Amino acid sequence: MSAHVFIAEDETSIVSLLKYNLEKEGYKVSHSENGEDALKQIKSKQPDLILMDWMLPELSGVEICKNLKKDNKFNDIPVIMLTAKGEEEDKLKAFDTGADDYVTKPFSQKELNARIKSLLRRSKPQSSSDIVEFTDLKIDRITKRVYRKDKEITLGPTEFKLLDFFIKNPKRVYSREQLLNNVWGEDIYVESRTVDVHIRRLRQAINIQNTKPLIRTVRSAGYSLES
Amino acid sequence: MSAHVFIAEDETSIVSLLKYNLEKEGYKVSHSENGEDALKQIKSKQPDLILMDWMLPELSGVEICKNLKKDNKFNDIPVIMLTAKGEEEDKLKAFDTGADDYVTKPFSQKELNARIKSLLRRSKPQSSSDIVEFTDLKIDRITKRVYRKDKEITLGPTEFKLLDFFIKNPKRVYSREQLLNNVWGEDIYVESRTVDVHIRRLRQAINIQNTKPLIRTVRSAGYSLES
DNA sequence: TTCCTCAGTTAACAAATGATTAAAAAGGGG
DNA sequence: CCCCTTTTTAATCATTTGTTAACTGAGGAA
Repeated sequence: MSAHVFIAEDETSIVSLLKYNLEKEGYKVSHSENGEDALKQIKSKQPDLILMDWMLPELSGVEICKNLKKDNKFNDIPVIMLTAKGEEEDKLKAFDTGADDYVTKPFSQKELNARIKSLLRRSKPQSSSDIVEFTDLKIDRITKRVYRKDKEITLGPTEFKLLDFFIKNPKRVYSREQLLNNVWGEDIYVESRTVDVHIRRLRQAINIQNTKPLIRTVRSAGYSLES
Repeated sequence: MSAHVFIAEDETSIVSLLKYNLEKEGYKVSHSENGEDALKQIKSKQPDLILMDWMLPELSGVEICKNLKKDNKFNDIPVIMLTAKGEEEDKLKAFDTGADDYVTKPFSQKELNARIKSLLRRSKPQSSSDIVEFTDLKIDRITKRVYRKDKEITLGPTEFKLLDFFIKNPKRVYSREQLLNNVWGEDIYVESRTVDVHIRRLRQAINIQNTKPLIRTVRSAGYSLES
Protein backbone atom coordinates (compact mmCIF):
# COMPACT_ATOMS: atom_id res chain seq x y z
CA MET A 1 0.00 0.00 0.00
CA SER A 2 1.97 3.00 -1.25
CA ALA A 3 1.42 6.58 -0.30
CA HIS A 4 -0.57 8.90 -2.49
CA VAL A 5 1.07 12.21 -3.45
CA PHE A 6 -0.96 15.03 -4.91
CA ILE A 7 0.67 17.71 -7.06
CA ALA A 8 -0.90 21.13 -7.42
CA GLU A 9 1.19 22.87 -10.05
CA ASP A 10 0.43 24.61 -13.33
CA GLU A 11 3.76 24.32 -15.12
CA THR A 12 3.35 21.19 -17.18
CA SER A 13 7.07 20.55 -17.48
CA ILE A 14 7.49 20.48 -13.72
CA VAL A 15 4.44 18.30 -13.25
CA SER A 16 5.68 15.64 -15.63
CA LEU A 17 9.15 15.72 -14.12
CA LEU A 18 7.74 15.32 -10.63
CA LYS A 19 5.31 12.68 -11.69
CA TYR A 20 7.98 10.64 -13.38
CA ASN A 21 10.27 10.78 -10.38
CA LEU A 22 7.66 10.16 -7.76
CA GLU A 23 6.18 7.22 -9.57
CA LYS A 24 9.65 5.78 -9.85
CA GLU A 25 9.81 6.02 -6.06
CA GLY A 26 6.67 3.97 -5.85
CA TYR A 27 4.14 6.67 -4.99
CA LYS A 28 0.70 6.95 -6.42
CA VAL A 29 0.55 10.37 -8.05
CA SER A 30 -2.27 12.61 -9.17
CA HIS A 31 -2.32 16.28 -9.98
CA SER A 32 -4.27 19.35 -10.86
CA GLU A 33 -3.26 22.53 -12.63
CA ASN A 34 -5.60 24.99 -11.05
CA GLY A 35 -6.23 25.94 -7.50
CA GLU A 36 -9.95 25.52 -7.25
CA ASP A 37 -9.91 22.12 -8.84
CA ALA A 38 -6.93 21.08 -6.71
CA LEU A 39 -8.79 21.83 -3.51
CA LYS A 40 -11.78 19.86 -4.67
CA GLN A 41 -9.68 16.91 -5.69
CA ILE A 42 -7.70 16.94 -2.46
CA LYS A 43 -10.87 16.84 -0.43
CA SER A 44 -12.24 13.92 -2.35
CA LYS A 45 -9.04 11.92 -2.79
CA GLN A 46 -7.47 12.62 0.59
CA PRO A 47 -3.87 12.14 -0.49
CA ASP A 48 -1.12 11.38 2.02
CA LEU A 49 0.98 14.35 1.00
CA ILE A 50 0.63 17.47 -1.14
CA LEU A 51 3.20 19.23 -3.30
CA MET A 52 1.85 22.68 -3.94
CA ASP A 53 3.00 25.55 -6.06
CA TRP A 54 3.08 28.85 -4.28
CA MET A 55 1.31 30.55 -7.16
CA LEU A 56 -1.62 28.85 -8.80
CA PRO A 57 -4.37 30.05 -11.10
CA GLU A 58 -7.86 30.48 -9.59
CA LEU A 59 -6.85 29.89 -5.97
CA SER A 60 -3.35 30.42 -4.61
CA GLY A 61 -1.44 27.73 -2.77
CA VAL A 62 -1.60 29.83 0.36
CA GLU A 63 -5.36 29.92 0.24
CA ILE A 64 -5.66 26.19 -0.32
CA CYS A 65 -3.32 25.56 2.54
CA LYS A 66 -5.25 27.77 4.92
CA ASN A 67 -8.45 26.14 3.87
CA LEU A 68 -7.10 22.66 4.50
CA LYS A 69 -5.56 23.46 7.85
CA LYS A 70 -8.90 24.73 9.10
CA ASP A 71 -10.61 21.44 8.55
CA ASN A 72 -9.84 18.68 10.94
CA LYS A 73 -10.32 16.10 8.29
CA PHE A 74 -7.49 17.43 6.17
CA ASN A 75 -5.16 19.35 8.44
CA ASP A 76 -3.03 16.29 8.98
CA ILE A 77 -2.05 16.05 5.35
CA PRO A 78 1.49 17.36 5.08
CA VAL A 79 2.03 20.13 2.54
CA ILE A 80 5.29 20.96 0.81
CA MET A 81 5.29 24.37 -0.83
CA LEU A 82 7.16 24.89 -4.07
CA THR A 83 8.37 28.48 -4.00
CA ALA A 84 9.71 30.22 -7.07
CA LYS A 85 12.73 31.97 -5.64
CA GLY A 86 14.63 31.57 -2.44
CA GLU A 87 13.10 34.65 -0.90
CA GLU A 88 13.14 34.26 2.81
CA GLU A 89 9.96 36.26 3.23
CA ASP A 90 8.06 33.78 1.12
CA LYS A 91 9.42 30.84 3.06
CA LEU A 92 8.28 32.31 6.31
CA LYS A 93 4.84 33.07 4.96
CA ALA A 94 4.60 29.51 3.72
CA PHE A 95 5.20 28.16 7.20
CA ASP A 96 2.71 30.58 8.66
CA THR A 97 -0.08 29.38 6.44
CA GLY A 98 0.52 25.90 7.72
CA ALA A 99 2.85 24.41 5.13
CA ASP A 100 5.02 21.74 6.66
CA ASP A 101 8.01 22.31 4.46
CA TYR A 102 9.02 24.22 1.38
CA VAL A 103 11.40 23.68 -1.50
CA THR A 104 12.70 26.38 -3.77
CA LYS A 105 12.71 25.94 -7.51
CA PRO A 106 14.89 24.74 -9.03
CA PHE A 107 15.15 21.87 -6.59
CA SER A 108 17.14 18.69 -6.29
CA GLN A 109 14.91 15.70 -6.82
CA LYS A 110 16.97 13.73 -4.35
CA GLU A 111 16.42 16.26 -1.64
CA LEU A 112 12.73 16.53 -2.39
CA ASN A 113 12.41 12.78 -2.09
CA ALA A 114 14.13 12.86 1.26
CA ARG A 115 11.77 15.54 2.52
CA ILE A 116 8.74 13.65 1.30
CA LYS A 117 9.94 10.50 2.98
CA SER A 118 10.48 12.35 6.23
CA LEU A 119 7.04 13.95 6.25
CA LEU A 120 5.31 10.72 5.39
CA ARG A 121 7.08 8.88 8.16
CA ARG A 122 5.98 11.55 10.58
CA SER A 123 2.37 11.69 9.54
CA LYS A 124 1.64 8.00 9.74
CA PRO A 125 2.83 6.90 13.14
CA GLN A 126 -0.28 4.98 13.98
CA SER A 127 -0.53 2.69 11.03
CA SER A 128 2.07 0.35 12.38
CA SER A 129 0.40 -0.96 15.49
CA ASP A 130 -2.93 0.79 15.88
CA ILE A 131 -4.56 -0.46 12.75
CA VAL A 132 -4.01 -4.09 11.96
CA GLU A 133 -5.22 -6.03 8.98
CA PHE A 134 -5.43 -9.72 8.34
CA THR A 135 -6.74 -10.75 4.95
CA ASP A 136 -10.09 -8.98 4.59
CA LEU A 137 -10.33 -8.18 8.26
CA LYS A 138 -9.29 -4.83 9.68
CA ILE A 139 -9.25 -3.76 13.28
CA ASP A 140 -8.63 -0.24 14.50
CA ARG A 141 -7.59 -0.08 18.11
CA ILE A 142 -7.93 3.69 18.31
CA THR A 143 -11.48 3.99 17.13
CA LYS A 144 -12.36 0.50 18.33
CA ARG A 145 -13.88 -0.47 15.06
CA VAL A 146 -13.70 -3.70 13.12
CA TYR A 147 -14.22 -4.14 9.40
CA ARG A 148 -14.63 -7.15 7.18
CA LYS A 149 -14.31 -6.45 3.50
CA ASP A 150 -14.54 -2.75 4.36
CA LYS A 151 -17.96 -3.25 5.93
CA GLU A 152 -18.13 -2.36 9.58
CA ILE A 153 -18.86 -5.06 12.08
CA THR A 154 -20.00 -4.51 15.64
CA LEU A 155 -18.52 -6.64 18.37
CA GLY A 156 -19.01 -6.74 22.11
CA PRO A 157 -16.01 -5.83 24.25
CA THR A 158 -14.98 -9.43 24.84
CA GLU A 159 -15.29 -10.41 21.21
CA PHE A 160 -13.22 -7.38 20.30
CA LYS A 161 -10.48 -8.34 22.70
CA LEU A 162 -10.63 -11.92 21.52
CA LEU A 163 -10.23 -10.97 17.89
CA ASP A 164 -7.57 -8.46 18.79
CA PHE A 165 -5.63 -11.21 20.48
CA PHE A 166 -6.01 -13.65 17.63
CA ILE A 167 -4.90 -11.11 15.08
CA LYS A 168 -1.65 -10.51 16.90
CA ASN A 169 -0.59 -14.05 16.08
CA PRO A 170 -2.62 -15.30 13.20
CA LYS A 171 -2.51 -18.99 12.36
CA ARG A 172 -1.31 -19.86 15.80
CA VAL A 173 -3.51 -22.23 17.76
CA TYR A 174 -4.46 -21.22 21.27
CA SER A 175 -5.94 -23.48 23.90
CA ARG A 176 -8.93 -22.37 25.91
CA GLU A 177 -6.63 -21.88 28.88
CA GLN A 178 -4.36 -19.60 26.92
CA LEU A 179 -7.27 -17.59 25.64
CA LEU A 180 -8.70 -17.21 29.11
CA ASN A 181 -5.36 -16.06 30.46
CA ASN A 182 -4.70 -13.62 27.67
CA VAL A 183 -8.11 -12.25 26.90
CA TRP A 184 -9.90 -12.45 30.23
CA GLY A 185 -6.88 -12.12 32.49
CA GLU A 186 -4.65 -14.26 34.63
CA ASP A 187 -6.61 -14.22 37.83
CA ILE A 188 -10.14 -14.44 36.56
CA TYR A 189 -11.90 -17.72 36.79
CA VAL A 190 -14.52 -18.64 34.25
CA GLU A 191 -15.55 -21.96 32.81
CA SER A 192 -13.52 -22.98 29.80
CA ARG A 193 -16.78 -23.65 27.95
CA THR A 194 -17.33 -19.91 28.04
CA VAL A 195 -14.61 -19.56 25.46
CA ASP A 196 -16.62 -21.65 23.03
CA VAL A 197 -19.56 -19.38 23.43
CA HIS A 198 -17.54 -16.30 22.68
CA ILE A 199 -15.84 -17.98 19.75
CA ARG A 200 -19.26 -18.67 18.40
CA ARG A 201 -20.39 -15.10 18.86
CA LEU A 202 -17.24 -13.85 17.19
CA ARG A 203 -17.72 -16.26 14.32
CA GLN A 204 -21.25 -15.12 13.78
CA ALA A 205 -20.24 -11.50 13.81
CA ILE A 206 -17.38 -11.73 11.32
CA ASN A 207 -19.16 -14.13 9.05
CA ILE A 208 -20.41 -11.72 6.48
CA GLN A 209 -21.75 -12.71 3.11
CA ASN A 210 -20.31 -15.96 1.84
CA THR A 211 -16.80 -15.43 3.08
CA LYS A 212 -14.52 -18.04 4.49
CA PRO A 213 -14.95 -18.93 8.15
CA LEU A 214 -11.59 -17.51 9.38
CA ILE A 215 -11.70 -19.17 12.80
CA ARG A 216 -10.52 -22.75 12.75
CA THR A 217 -11.18 -25.14 15.57
CA VAL A 218 -8.46 -27.65 16.24
CA ARG A 219 -10.01 -30.58 17.99
CA SER A 220 -8.66 -31.16 21.48
CA ALA A 221 -6.21 -28.28 21.07
CA GLY A 222 -8.02 -24.98 20.68
CA TYR A 223 -8.75 -22.31 18.10
CA SER A 224 -6.82 -20.22 15.61
CA LEU A 225 -7.33 -17.42 13.13
CA GLU A 226 -6.76 -18.63 9.57
CA SER A 227 -6.90 -17.07 6.16
CA MET B 1 2.73 25.88 28.63
CA SER B 2 5.56 26.52 26.22
CA ALA B 3 7.45 23.89 24.30
CA HIS B 4 10.72 22.53 25.55
CA VAL B 5 13.63 22.57 23.11
CA PHE B 6 16.75 20.55 23.77
CA ILE B 7 20.07 21.53 22.22
CA ALA B 8 22.82 18.98 21.71
CA GLU B 9 25.80 20.99 20.55
CA ASP B 10 29.39 21.38 21.72
CA GLU B 11 30.28 24.77 20.33
CA THR B 12 29.55 27.09 23.20
CA SER B 13 29.11 30.14 21.02
CA ILE B 14 26.39 28.47 18.99
CA VAL B 15 24.68 27.16 22.10
CA SER B 16 24.42 30.59 23.69
CA LEU B 17 23.24 32.16 20.47
CA LEU B 18 20.55 29.52 20.05
CA LYS B 19 19.57 29.68 23.67
CA TYR B 20 19.20 33.44 23.58
CA ASN B 21 17.07 33.35 20.49
CA LEU B 22 14.89 30.44 21.46
CA GLU B 23 14.18 31.81 24.89
CA LYS B 24 13.18 35.06 23.30
CA GLU B 25 10.66 33.04 21.26
CA GLY B 26 9.24 31.75 24.51
CA TYR B 27 10.65 28.23 24.51
CA LYS B 28 12.04 26.43 27.51
CA VAL B 29 15.61 25.53 26.58
CA SER B 30 18.11 23.07 27.97
CA HIS B 31 21.27 21.68 26.47
CA SER B 32 24.17 19.31 26.67
CA GLU B 33 27.61 19.43 25.15
CA ASN B 34 28.33 15.77 24.76
CA GLY B 35 26.51 12.98 23.06
CA GLU B 36 26.23 10.47 25.82
CA ASP B 37 24.95 12.97 28.33
CA ALA B 38 22.57 14.41 25.74
CA LEU B 39 20.94 11.06 25.17
CA LYS B 40 20.50 10.53 28.89
CA GLN B 41 19.03 13.98 29.41
CA ILE B 42 16.69 13.63 26.46
CA LYS B 43 15.34 10.40 27.82
CA SER B 44 14.71 11.87 31.22
CA LYS B 45 13.44 15.29 30.19
CA GLN B 46 11.49 14.27 27.11
CA PRO B 47 11.73 17.59 25.29
CA ASP B 48 9.28 18.55 22.57
CA LEU B 49 11.99 19.09 19.98
CA ILE B 50 15.73 18.47 19.61
CA LEU B 51 18.35 20.54 17.85
CA MET B 52 21.30 18.28 17.32
CA ASP B 53 24.75 18.83 15.98
CA TRP B 54 25.81 16.35 13.37
CA MET B 55 29.14 15.82 15.11
CA LEU B 56 29.23 15.47 18.85
CA PRO B 57 31.86 14.19 21.27
CA GLU B 58 31.26 10.77 22.85
CA LEU B 59 28.27 9.83 20.73
CA SER B 60 27.50 11.30 17.34
CA GLY B 61 24.22 12.96 16.50
CA VAL B 62 23.48 10.20 14.05
CA GLU B 63 23.83 7.57 16.74
CA ILE B 64 21.62 9.46 19.15
CA CYS B 65 19.03 9.89 16.47
CA LYS B 66 18.99 6.21 15.58
CA ASN B 67 18.77 5.33 19.23
CA LEU B 68 15.79 7.62 19.77
CA LYS B 69 13.91 6.53 16.68
CA LYS B 70 14.17 2.94 17.80
CA ASP B 71 12.34 3.64 21.04
CA ASN B 72 8.62 4.08 20.82
CA LYS B 73 8.63 6.51 23.70
CA PHE B 74 10.94 8.95 21.97
CA ASN B 75 10.57 8.41 18.27
CA ASP B 76 7.92 11.09 18.06
CA ILE B 77 10.26 13.83 19.19
CA PRO B 78 11.19 15.85 16.12
CA VAL B 79 14.91 16.21 15.49
CA ILE B 80 16.56 19.00 13.54
CA MET B 81 20.12 18.20 12.53
CA LEU B 82 22.68 20.98 12.42
CA THR B 83 25.08 20.06 9.64
CA ALA B 84 28.40 21.75 9.16
CA LYS B 85 28.43 22.20 5.43
CA GLY B 86 25.76 22.06 2.82
CA GLU B 87 26.84 18.72 1.50
CA GLU B 88 23.91 16.98 -0.02
CA GLU B 89 25.21 13.56 1.00
CA ASP B 90 25.08 14.55 4.63
CA LYS B 91 21.59 15.90 4.32
CA LEU B 92 20.33 12.70 2.87
CA LYS B 93 22.05 10.64 5.50
CA ALA B 94 20.46 12.83 8.16
CA PHE B 95 17.01 12.05 6.86
CA ASP B 96 17.83 8.39 6.67
CA THR B 97 18.75 8.20 10.32
CA GLY B 98 15.35 9.61 11.15
CA ALA B 99 16.02 13.31 11.48
CA ASP B 100 12.96 15.35 10.62
CA ASP B 101 14.77 18.31 9.20
CA TYR B 102 18.25 19.73 8.91
CA VAL B 103 19.79 23.16 8.84
CA THR B 104 23.25 23.97 7.53
CA LYS B 105 25.59 26.16 9.50
CA PRO B 106 25.72 29.07 9.27
CA PHE B 107 21.95 29.32 9.44
CA SER B 108 19.41 32.08 9.52
CA GLN B 109 17.80 32.29 12.91
CA LYS B 110 14.54 33.34 11.32
CA GLU B 111 14.44 30.29 9.16
CA LEU B 112 15.36 28.01 12.01
CA ASN B 113 12.53 29.46 14.04
CA ALA B 114 10.12 28.81 11.22
CA ARG B 115 11.24 25.22 10.96
CA ILE B 116 10.94 24.70 14.68
CA LYS B 117 7.48 26.17 14.67
CA SER B 118 6.46 23.91 11.83
CA LEU B 119 7.71 20.74 13.46
CA LEU B 120 6.15 21.62 16.78
CA ARG B 121 2.82 22.32 15.17
CA ARG B 122 2.99 18.95 13.54
CA SER B 123 3.78 17.04 16.71
CA LYS B 124 1.30 18.93 18.84
CA PRO B 125 -1.83 18.96 16.78
CA GLN B 126 -3.80 20.67 19.52
CA SER B 127 -1.95 23.96 19.35
CA SER B 128 -3.02 24.39 15.76
CA SER B 129 -5.69 26.73 14.60
CA ASP B 130 -8.27 28.89 16.24
CA ILE B 131 -11.23 27.82 14.20
CA VAL B 132 -11.71 24.12 13.66
CA GLU B 133 -14.42 22.35 11.76
CA PHE B 134 -15.53 18.79 11.87
CA THR B 135 -18.34 17.86 9.51
CA ASP B 136 -21.15 20.30 10.26
CA LEU B 137 -19.65 21.37 13.55
CA LYS B 138 -17.53 24.48 13.90
CA ILE B 139 -15.79 25.71 16.99
CA ASP B 140 -14.09 29.03 17.45
CA ARG B 141 -11.55 28.98 20.24
CA ILE B 142 -11.15 32.74 20.28
CA THR B 143 -14.75 33.75 20.69
CA LYS B 144 -15.63 30.48 22.41
CA ARG B 145 -18.55 29.91 20.15
CA VAL B 146 -19.81 26.69 18.67
CA TYR B 147 -21.91 26.22 15.58
CA ARG B 148 -23.75 23.26 14.18
CA LYS B 149 -24.91 23.66 10.62
CA ASP B 150 -24.05 27.36 10.93
CA LYS B 151 -26.50 27.74 13.77
CA GLU B 152 -24.96 28.84 17.01
CA ILE B 153 -25.09 26.54 19.99
CA THR B 154 -24.53 27.53 23.58
CA LEU B 155 -22.40 25.30 25.75
CA GLY B 156 -21.28 25.52 29.35
CA PRO B 157 -17.55 25.90 29.94
CA THR B 158 -16.99 22.22 30.62
CA GLU B 159 -18.98 21.11 27.62
CA PHE B 160 -16.97 23.50 25.49
CA LYS B 161 -13.68 22.10 26.68
CA LEU B 162 -14.98 18.60 26.24
CA LEU B 163 -16.02 19.20 22.66
CA ASP B 164 -12.81 21.08 22.00
CA PHE B 165 -10.86 18.08 23.17
CA PHE B 166 -12.87 15.63 21.15
CA ILE B 167 -12.51 17.66 18.00
CA LYS B 168 -8.73 17.57 18.22
CA ASN B 169 -8.79 13.85 17.61
CA PRO B 170 -12.07 12.92 16.06
CA LYS B 171 -13.03 9.28 15.85
CA ARG B 172 -10.60 8.35 18.56
CA VAL B 173 -12.13 6.67 21.58
CA TYR B 174 -11.29 8.15 24.95
CA SER B 175 -11.88 6.49 28.27
CA ARG B 176 -13.47 8.42 31.10
CA GLU B 177 -10.06 8.53 32.75
CA GLN B 178 -8.45 10.08 29.71
CA LEU B 179 -11.21 12.63 29.42
CA LEU B 180 -10.88 13.56 33.06
CA ASN B 181 -7.14 13.97 32.73
CA ASN B 182 -7.32 16.00 29.56
CA VAL B 183 -10.42 18.07 30.07
CA TRP B 184 -10.56 18.47 33.81
CA GLY B 185 -6.85 18.21 34.55
CA GLU B 186 -4.34 15.71 35.85
CA ASP B 187 -4.66 16.32 39.55
CA ILE B 188 -8.36 16.92 39.91
CA TYR B 189 -10.42 14.19 41.38
CA VAL B 190 -14.00 13.76 40.31
CA GLU B 191 -16.14 10.69 39.92
CA SER B 192 -15.84 9.11 36.53
CA ARG B 193 -19.64 9.07 36.28
CA THR B 194 -19.47 12.83 36.09
CA VAL B 195 -18.15 12.44 32.59
CA ASP B 196 -21.37 10.74 31.55
CA VAL B 197 -23.38 13.66 32.77
CA HIS B 198 -21.36 16.11 30.74
CA ILE B 199 -21.43 13.87 27.72
CA ARG B 200 -25.17 13.90 28.02
CA ARG B 201 -25.38 17.65 28.22
CA LEU B 202 -23.02 18.00 25.27
CA ARG B 203 -25.11 15.55 23.30
CA GLN B 204 -28.29 17.40 24.06
CA ALA B 205 -26.72 20.69 23.10
CA ILE B 206 -25.27 19.67 19.75
CA ASN B 207 -28.23 17.58 18.77
CA ILE B 208 -29.99 20.09 16.61
CA GLN B 209 -32.80 19.23 14.26
CA ASN B 210 -32.69 15.66 13.06
CA THR B 211 -28.95 15.41 12.67
CA LYS B 212 -26.81 12.42 13.44
CA PRO B 213 -25.81 11.92 17.08
CA LEU B 214 -22.04 12.62 16.60
CA ILE B 215 -20.96 11.26 19.97
CA ARG B 216 -20.52 7.52 20.01
CA THR B 217 -20.34 5.54 23.19
CA VAL B 218 -18.14 2.48 23.14
CA ARG B 219 -19.18 0.24 25.93
CA SER B 220 -16.47 -0.45 28.49
CA ALA B 221 -14.08 1.77 26.56
CA GLY B 222 -15.35 5.34 26.46
CA TYR B 223 -16.66 7.92 24.03
CA SER B 224 -15.63 9.32 20.67
CA LEU B 225 -16.66 12.01 18.22
CA GLU B 226 -17.90 10.53 14.95
CA SER B 227 -19.05 11.91 11.66
C1' DT C 1 -19.67 -49.88 7.90
C1' DT C 2 -21.90 -48.89 12.19
C1' DC C 3 -21.94 -47.43 16.66
C1' DC C 4 -20.13 -45.09 20.58
C1' DT C 5 -17.84 -41.64 22.79
C1' DC C 6 -15.93 -37.37 23.37
C1' DA C 7 -15.29 -32.70 22.08
C1' DG C 8 -17.29 -28.84 20.04
C1' DT C 9 -21.64 -26.24 18.85
C1' DT C 10 -25.71 -23.98 19.80
C1' DA C 11 -29.64 -21.74 22.15
C1' DA C 12 -31.76 -20.01 26.11
C1' DC C 13 -31.64 -17.56 30.30
C1' DA C 14 -30.33 -15.35 34.55
C1' DA C 15 -26.98 -12.40 36.59
C1' DA C 16 -23.95 -8.73 36.31
C1' DT C 17 -22.05 -4.97 34.31
C1' DG C 18 -22.13 -0.55 32.31
C1' DA C 19 -24.69 3.55 30.40
C1' DT C 20 -28.42 6.83 30.73
C1' DT C 21 -31.15 9.81 33.06
C1' DA C 22 -33.23 12.82 36.49
C1' DA C 23 -32.93 15.06 40.52
C1' DA C 24 -30.72 16.67 44.52
C1' DA C 25 -26.56 18.57 46.72
C1' DA C 26 -22.57 21.35 46.48
C1' DG C 27 -19.79 25.02 44.84
C1' DG C 28 -18.53 29.60 43.14
C1' DG C 29 -18.81 33.98 41.24
C1' DG C 30 -21.31 38.39 40.92
C1' DC D 1 -27.63 35.82 48.95
C1' DC D 2 -29.00 34.37 44.47
C1' DC D 3 -28.19 32.22 40.18
C1' DC D 4 -25.71 29.22 37.40
C1' DT D 5 -22.74 25.40 36.75
C1' DT D 6 -20.74 21.28 38.35
C1' DT D 7 -20.74 17.05 40.88
C1' DT D 8 -22.77 13.33 43.22
C1' DT D 9 -26.11 10.01 43.89
C1' DA D 10 -29.33 6.63 42.82
C1' DA D 11 -32.90 4.60 40.08
C1' DT D 12 -33.65 2.76 35.58
C1' DC D 13 -32.54 0.96 31.29
C1' DA D 14 -29.80 -1.76 27.91
C1' DT D 15 -26.31 -4.81 26.69
C1' DT D 16 -23.09 -8.21 27.67
C1' DT D 17 -21.58 -12.21 29.95
C1' DG D 18 -21.22 -16.76 31.93
C1' DT D 19 -23.62 -20.92 32.75
C1' DT D 20 -26.20 -24.76 31.75
C1' DA D 21 -27.89 -28.31 29.07
C1' DA D 22 -29.29 -30.29 24.99
C1' DC D 23 -27.55 -31.14 20.38
C1' DT D 24 -24.26 -32.31 16.60
C1' DG D 25 -20.68 -34.33 14.38
C1' DA D 26 -15.95 -36.32 13.95
C1' DG D 27 -13.19 -40.18 14.50
C1' DG D 28 -11.87 -44.52 16.55
C1' DA D 29 -13.05 -49.38 17.71
C1' DA D 30 -15.35 -53.39 16.70
